[in-house]
Amino acid sequence: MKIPPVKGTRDFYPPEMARHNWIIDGWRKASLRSGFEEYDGPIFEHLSMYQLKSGQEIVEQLFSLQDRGGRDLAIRPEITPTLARMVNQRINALPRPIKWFAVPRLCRAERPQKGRLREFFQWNIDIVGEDSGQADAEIIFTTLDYLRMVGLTPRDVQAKISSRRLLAAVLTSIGIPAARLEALYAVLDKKPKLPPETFDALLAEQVPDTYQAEKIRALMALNSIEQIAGIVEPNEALAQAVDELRTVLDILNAMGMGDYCAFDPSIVRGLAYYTGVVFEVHDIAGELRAICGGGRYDNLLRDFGGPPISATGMGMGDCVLEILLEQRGLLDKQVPKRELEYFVALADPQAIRSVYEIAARIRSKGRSAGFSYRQGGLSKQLKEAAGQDARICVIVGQEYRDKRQVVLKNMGTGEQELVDVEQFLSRLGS
RNA sequence: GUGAGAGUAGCUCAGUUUGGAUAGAGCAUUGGAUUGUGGUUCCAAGGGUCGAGGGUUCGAAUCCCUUCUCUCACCCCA
Repeated sequence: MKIPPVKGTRDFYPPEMARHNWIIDGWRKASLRSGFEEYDGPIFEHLSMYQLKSGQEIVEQLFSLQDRGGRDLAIRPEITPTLARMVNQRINALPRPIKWFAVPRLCRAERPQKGRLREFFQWNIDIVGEDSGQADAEIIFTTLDYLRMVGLTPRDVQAKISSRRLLAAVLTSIGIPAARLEALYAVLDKKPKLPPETFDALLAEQVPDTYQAEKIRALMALNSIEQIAGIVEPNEALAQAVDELRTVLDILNAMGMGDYCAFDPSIVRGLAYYTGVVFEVHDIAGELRAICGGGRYDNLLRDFGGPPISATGMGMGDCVLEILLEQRGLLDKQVPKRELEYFVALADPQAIRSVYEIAARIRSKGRSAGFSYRQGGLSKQLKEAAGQDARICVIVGQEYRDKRQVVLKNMGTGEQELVDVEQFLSRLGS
């Protein structure tokens, strides 16, 4: 009986594993060079941890299980609650700011489609305990630093940045009641995906007042925060929100990321826990779903039973990223090829023991070495070596028995040299 | 949960319109040409429940019904 793979999962055969590892290595490098430390938690948690701050729909998209003690558990669909739990547990002992990153494997029982699977990896970076826009700018910088490092340019991707505080301040000042903001956010969030008439119709449902609706349309059309003054009267809350966002954009400019960044008021982000700066990175063509998203969530630690400490972060899944990198031809030329440094070939059937010995001694020097498990001519062995992408073949033949010499054949150039085996091995270093 | 499309070799596909004999090709794999020199080339081999079940028929990959799976889009997107 054949057992199929589970829906929405991937098998990583060696070529896919090489790509995957290259992506994750890049995430780690970008994190570490911006001063983030790696952490991780368990792959399952108490179900109640995800019920705490999430809606019913989201709980239905969890893979949940009961352990033998009857405890309700769930495979993690995100790592931010785990981060909140871990930070809260040691909040008084951790030096701040807390800059942590993780590359968790996550599961969500959603319907799979392009760029979205049921099991995936997600790069997370978070800064806890820093209120200023410097932290938001660091998160966005680190994200863009990675994307730039793998070869994506401002012609490929753009960080669209906005602020929930700013949105709230504008909407409140034109007379939208605070209780209606949440529902309105959902409409604004959809704007880029909808034709203008459809958006207008949805907006009219939420905001029947044509004056207010007109103001909102004007707000959504802005592409610079300076233009906000032209839409609404200044006030304290608005000035603060504008100032915070301007700080973030200024820092990103100073760090050389200005070309990647744009103010975009249609960025709202789905879930309720965002409180301040929010951002998403999209492919310029807009063909794919968001590459990553993040923002400030100042209430989350408190909501998980900790003190009121601010936080800001970002999550980037591997699925959309890999599709984009493949599209741009950035994978094949950058993912390291499989490579075997030495292949020990046998040209003297009586010397098979020397092949084992030499291969083992090369390995003991920290270099990779292989040899053929089959009996066959030298021609066969070289073919096998080529198949394994060996760089150099060490040919053990008659000269070895006579004078302890082997032939080193460079498989790239075809050049050969006859060398003393002890000299060759000592050249390899410790 | 809703809608559309697709299932034939490990992969990419032809064959289905108009039913016909042992279901094909390229790539990949394995062996040989080649017992001290690889990549190229040439020859050969292995590999199939034509997604599954039922029906029509002398005869079904092909027509009909049911079902499963996958993909894409919608909903949602932490």
